[in-house]
Amino acid sequence: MPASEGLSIGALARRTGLAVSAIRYYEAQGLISPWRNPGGQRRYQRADIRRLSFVMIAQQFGLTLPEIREVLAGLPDNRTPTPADWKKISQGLRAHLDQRIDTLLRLRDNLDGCIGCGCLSLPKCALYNPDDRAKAHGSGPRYLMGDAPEG
Amino acid sequence: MPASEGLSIGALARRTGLAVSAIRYYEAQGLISPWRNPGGQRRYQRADIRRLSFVMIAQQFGLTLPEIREVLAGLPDNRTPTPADWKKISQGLRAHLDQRIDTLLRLRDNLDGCIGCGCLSLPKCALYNPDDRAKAHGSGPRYLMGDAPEG
DNA sequence: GTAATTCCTAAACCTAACTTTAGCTCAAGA
DNA sequence: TCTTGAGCTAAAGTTAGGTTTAGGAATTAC
Repeated sequence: MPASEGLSIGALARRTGLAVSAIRYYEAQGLISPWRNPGGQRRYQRADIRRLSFVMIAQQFGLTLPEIREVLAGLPDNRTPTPADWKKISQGLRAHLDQRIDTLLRLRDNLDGCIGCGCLSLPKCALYNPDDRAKAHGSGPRYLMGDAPEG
Repeated sequence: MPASEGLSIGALARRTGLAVSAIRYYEAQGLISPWRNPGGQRRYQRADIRRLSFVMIAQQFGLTLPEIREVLAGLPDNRTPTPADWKKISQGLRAHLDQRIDTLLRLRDNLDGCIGCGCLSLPKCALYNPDDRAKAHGSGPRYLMGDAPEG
């Protein structure tokens, strides 16, 4: 057993499948907060395995790290989260997922319209919808189509 | 009217809503190929408006630029694409969209299972599925969970 | 007790998809 | 004609989400 109780970062990495560097990065982003042993090394609780697992799932669902941090803020910080706590924030994830699915379904309908007429007429297409944040990355403002009537 | 026929890059930018810099970038990525006027400036065809619109839509659907280039390769290069040509490649897009939607629906089912038991037990969750490439970016191997049984 | 691991920090590097900047040329209007 | 607005290229900067590297310090294994 280790000098001070708790998991080392390497052990946590093995348990979650994450790289050690990724775990440190998540800490820098405020997603996880280990304590330090007398020698200055990070020590984690067993509950942190679940916490990081949650992070990975949320990422699959397309949430950004800041968004995930928000969701995790719904957990109690004065005690180890219970299954009920996890259930609660997982339901928030579910809502997020539903929204993404709805968006894609709407895009699909719109695309069908475009395919139907063969004209690829943009104003009918989904791009007008400013709520569609399916666009993951890329920096700067890419304001979505003013018009492209093909004159 | 311009010295040599065709749209200037600025005009194309106005018609599509894209930034001039983005259009040049797409050219560097092989998504569009203007010709040059005697002064060395880019000139575009009207059909290029539609081409760029297609690029924007495909991006909304989550395709990367290399993937979009592949799809666009399905257009004829010896003549201006007809509505039928666009329809054909749009249907490829539709298949791609369907796949993304299926993936998310599957994720949702899995999440429901996790919420149901409240345990957030990872092996039951979606992350085991190596086909889920919903994960857009980030470099290097982030091998998805070996195990996290919370022992 | 010492060698081999593991961990630490800070800073640099990576990819995708662009934007910004610098310095210069082309084109269009009065 | 001359000025101003577009355009050109090449290179550097940006964001997200990490990884890699460098140079030490703490732990663990023998």
